[in-house]
Amino acid sequence: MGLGIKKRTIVERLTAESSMNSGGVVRNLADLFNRRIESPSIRRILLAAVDSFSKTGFHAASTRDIARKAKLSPAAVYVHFHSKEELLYTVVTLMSEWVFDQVSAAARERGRPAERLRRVVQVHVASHAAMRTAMFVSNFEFHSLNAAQRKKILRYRDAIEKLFEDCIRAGCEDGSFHAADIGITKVAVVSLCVSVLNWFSPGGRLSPEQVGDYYADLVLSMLRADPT
Amino acid sequence: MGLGIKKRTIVERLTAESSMNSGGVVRNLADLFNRRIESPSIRRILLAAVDSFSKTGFHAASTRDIARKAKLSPAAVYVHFHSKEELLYTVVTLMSEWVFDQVSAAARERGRPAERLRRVVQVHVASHAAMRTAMFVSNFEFHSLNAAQRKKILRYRDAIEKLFEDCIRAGCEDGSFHAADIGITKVAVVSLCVSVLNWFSPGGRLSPEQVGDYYADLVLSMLRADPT
DNA sequence: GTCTATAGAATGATAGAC
DNA sequence: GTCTATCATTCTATAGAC
Repeated sequence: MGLGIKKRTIVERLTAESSMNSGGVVRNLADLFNRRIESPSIRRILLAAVDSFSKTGFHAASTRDIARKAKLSPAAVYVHFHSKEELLYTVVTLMSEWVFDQVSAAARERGRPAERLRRVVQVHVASHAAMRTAMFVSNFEFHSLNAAQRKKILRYRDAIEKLFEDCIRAGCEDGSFHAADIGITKVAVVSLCVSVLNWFSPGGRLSPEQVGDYYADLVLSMLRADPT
Repeated sequence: MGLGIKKRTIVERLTAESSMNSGGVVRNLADLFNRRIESPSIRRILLAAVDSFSKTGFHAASTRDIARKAKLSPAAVYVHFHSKEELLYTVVTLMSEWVFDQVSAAARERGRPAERLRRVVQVHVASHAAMRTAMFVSNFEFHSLNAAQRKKILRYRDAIEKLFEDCIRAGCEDGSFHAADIGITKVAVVSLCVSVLNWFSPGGRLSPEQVGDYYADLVLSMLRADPT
């Protein structure tokens, strides 16, 4: 026993969303981490990591800084995480799973293609805007993960793209949408939604939900959807 | 003489585009650098910097690596640049100026709002796709610049946004476009164009110009432009 | 699980010869 | 302008006490 047994990663010990103090929508990042991570120290480390990574980028962020923000010594971080890279991987996994769950739930509800695509775009954009800082890290520090980690995260991204594609394809087939090239249109729509990260500000004129609604209008126009 | 005189930066010694071996469109990154930088060593350093910054990000890229790619010793880099940061600033300045010139020329040509916006979107997207690697650095390592540098680069970005806004506003005023909120629509359109950096591949099915055309169609649909 | 102390490696930048 | 050699700093990660 013990020989060759590596310490398990945090990602492997994440709590299933439903089993904790859930009931209702996730209100913010701290709330999301509360639901999925039991240890308060680990939660503090992850919140500090999101803050540092978002402000300076992964490579410029130091584990000393993260430890200080989490009110721990630099060494304490390594009791919970094997490496700085695993810190990033944990953040990106948590956020990718969460966004996938949100969009997936929106896509499951029935309706005409225009109604379904509207919900998918609205939820995707609103999720990115509401969790702007952490989603920023999840998207723009993705390339700092190693190949195996990127591969796992790409499964979530691909699944989300597939949900968009299914809606777009259904609309093109029943004649309610018009797109010359579904593949390019799909990546354009998804990247448009993600690009809300580049300008959204929590103190701004519009709430995440309002921005989501506006983007849904833009996307339906883009597909020249029949007026409903 | 000499007291308090700081070495001039490369950006301050850039050659005006027209005065060198120009005549015709810029073909690629090496061509662009040839037109604006006289010293072959500095050109090699900048090409190496673009390569390193794009592969690992600014902070993870080492000056040793950049020097090696440029076939120089680590110390030689500092004969031409004060710091690693100035290397990045030079790259971002060159690319921001170039894109502004491209879009600006497209916006100067006369025409109805739909024709002008089509050209602006087409050129903006095609420029980003054609110079993907360097534009990637220019956009996604922008936050590693210092405050003064960011401020200077923002002048180009703001000017480009203004060109988009003018086209959109003109179309809304003559009734050929429909947008509920010009401000949000503008940032959505510009960030859609930039987001081509996230998926475009030089070896792919479509050329930069073809992607530009497709995006122009998408944007005009988005604005529910009258069929021309 | 948390701490203090530090090992070990890499980095940005400089000094000074040619 | 380019080189070799190196300084001074910073960083990730670990050792070992409690």
